[in-house]
Amino acid sequence: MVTLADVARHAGVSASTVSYVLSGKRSISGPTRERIQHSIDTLGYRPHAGARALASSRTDILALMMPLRTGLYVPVMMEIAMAVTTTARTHGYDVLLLTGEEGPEAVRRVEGSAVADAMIVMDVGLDDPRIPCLQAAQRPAVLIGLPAETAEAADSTGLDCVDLDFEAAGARCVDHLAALGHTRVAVLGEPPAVYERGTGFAARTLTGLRAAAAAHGVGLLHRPVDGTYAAVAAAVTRVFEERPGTTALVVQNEAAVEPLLALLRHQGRAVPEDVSVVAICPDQVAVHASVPLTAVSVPAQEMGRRAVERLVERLAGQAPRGTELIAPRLTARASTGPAAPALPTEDRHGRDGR
Amino acid sequence: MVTLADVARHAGVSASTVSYVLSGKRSISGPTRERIQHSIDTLGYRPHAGARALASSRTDILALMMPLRTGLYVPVMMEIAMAVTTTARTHGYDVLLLTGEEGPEAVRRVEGSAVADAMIVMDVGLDDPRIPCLQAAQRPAVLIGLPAETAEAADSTGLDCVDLDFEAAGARCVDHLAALGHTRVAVLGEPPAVYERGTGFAARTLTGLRAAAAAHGVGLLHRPVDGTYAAVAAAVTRVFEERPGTTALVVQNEAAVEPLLALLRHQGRAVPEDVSVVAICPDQVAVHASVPLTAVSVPAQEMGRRAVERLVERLAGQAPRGTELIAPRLTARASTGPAAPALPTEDRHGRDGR
DNA sequence: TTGAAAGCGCTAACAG
DNA sequence: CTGTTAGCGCTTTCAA
Repeated sequence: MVTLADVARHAGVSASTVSYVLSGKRSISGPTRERIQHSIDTLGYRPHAGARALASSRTDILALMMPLRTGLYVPVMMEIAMAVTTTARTHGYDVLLLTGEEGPEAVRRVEGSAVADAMIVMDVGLDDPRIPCLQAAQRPAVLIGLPAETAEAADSTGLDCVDLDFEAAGARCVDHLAALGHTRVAVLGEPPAVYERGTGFAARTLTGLRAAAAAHGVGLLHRPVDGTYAAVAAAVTRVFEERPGTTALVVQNEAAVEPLLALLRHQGRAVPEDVSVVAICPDQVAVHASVPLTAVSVPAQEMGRRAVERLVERLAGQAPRGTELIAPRLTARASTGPAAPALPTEDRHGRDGR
Repeated sequence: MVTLADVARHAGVSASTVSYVLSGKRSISGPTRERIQHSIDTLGYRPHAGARALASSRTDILALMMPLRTGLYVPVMMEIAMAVTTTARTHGYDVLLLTGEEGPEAVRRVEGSAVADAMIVMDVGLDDPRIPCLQAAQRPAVLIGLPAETAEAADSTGLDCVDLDFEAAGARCVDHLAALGHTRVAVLGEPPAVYERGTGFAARTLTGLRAAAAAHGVGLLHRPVDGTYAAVAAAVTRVFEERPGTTALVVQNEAAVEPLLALLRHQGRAVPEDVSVVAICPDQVAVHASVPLTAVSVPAQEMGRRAVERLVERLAGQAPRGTELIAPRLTARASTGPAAPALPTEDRHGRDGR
């Protein structure tokens, strides 16, 4: 193994000089720096991560706590994880992947054993047992998601948060539909488990949806659904029975998107002529759906990237702690159109829905 | 920060004794060990990862290289990743997540900077640039997947591999269908990009499918498809035009599963009465599909687990290097049945396919 | 602009 | 069964 001492010897300088050309923490004369750089290259030197961590008490590692609980849409998690690792690398950090199963213990381990310089925590619930540990920890942490139902409450926890502004996202959906003349809207939400767990984003979306509905005089129905065909079918059927005049749907449940479109097609309800659909989902899902969906995109990449950037800022100097909400962006595609009266019943079956 | 020296002082012993109760590498008297353990607990001591890595040249970290290339089904990757981290933890290892984008450079970094003790490499292609680095590396590595089209060729690379026996998996599908009397089978495969990249598993599956088809006198058609409704519709339509007598489909493409079922329903082809469907996919996909699918399961968890276990064995002592193929398991569900003659054409549209 | 030297916290001979 | 001690490879004062 090539050590810093080897490089120093090869270049005819002291170890500290080599260390300083690597860190750039003091000025080195041109010739010396070149000679050293040359030695580094020819010897193929790489600093030993452990030794560096011990001497500098920095690991250049970020921990990513990613629980995979029921009802979560895996591809979004993955997209965030990838954005995190990619962004981390551009800042010279590696990413340690921790599953949620270890819970608070993982937080203590990272802290106590100095395994990572900072942590990113995903899927935080209201009464998440990791939160106290995080607050007690010396290392910076940023949550992806809010541990509370409002941004103000989140700020009061003293934690650092990054998330989509789901409240505004919900409002944008209703705004869009109201502008098209829809007055009766149904919401197909996340699976019940997600709401029960107290994961803030679902509740915040609902708040935004309801506020906008009230403002526009729109009637709103909300049904949590599991992402299966059967569950979607049951919910949608019930919605149209209870409110036959429903002309628009908002879906916040990636797994339910395709089942929903298949069902509407099967029922002979054309999208968007008979019913408009707005989704809250990643752009990729919206674009590749069997009907390109008007949607507020969940900016998974941006969330992962921002989380890392904030952590890097905090590690560098005194970045302010607080909650950062990403403004929602609604893109109109083929799934929404002007409100139309409900179809006559006899025309509703056996139609070609494509 | 609490150090080993602090614990030693508190317990009235030397540092090495504390170190040895932690590692268990030499016998300690009952009373002493208890006194030390007590000090550890009351002081809340945790060994410093960096210091330990420096002194022992072991990091207790496994690197996981997980490229996310086009055409890959994300949930499977994620399931493997989770199995890897979970299994790793039970053996005392943490997992460093590396994206494929860094390619061979990441391998060199792990190696040179002693960032991890070993690596797990996913989605390996035939001419993967990481392979030479891996072979040159001093640290053990295991690939999830084969870097070649046959297990023998993979073994000759001197690398350690874990994978599903896709060749046998393909054969099992045809065996099952042949036993039900099907003689004309079509295969909907992975996206073209996957085949072009030389990812071995798709080719190996095809080999197995063809061999079994030849053995049973079954006619086989193979079509790579992208996981979109349009692509699936085009492929299936063509299949039935070219081979009207086709009574069974094999799908090896998770993203195509639901589009396929929706399409068949829409075309009025009942599953399994008119057409049988066998999938090669994770159990979860098969079980939750709108028609529960007869399938050879892709044992994502087992693959991740075995990869870690082999690495741990290799790190411990002299475990043999080689290729480990997991035997496929086919589970019969609701999507396959006896072969039936093709439907009369006039009866094929507007039916309720559910 | 460079060097010398003292650790960082832990492990593992070596000695008793 | 336990203690002493010499590093592991790097960073960072302190001196020049």
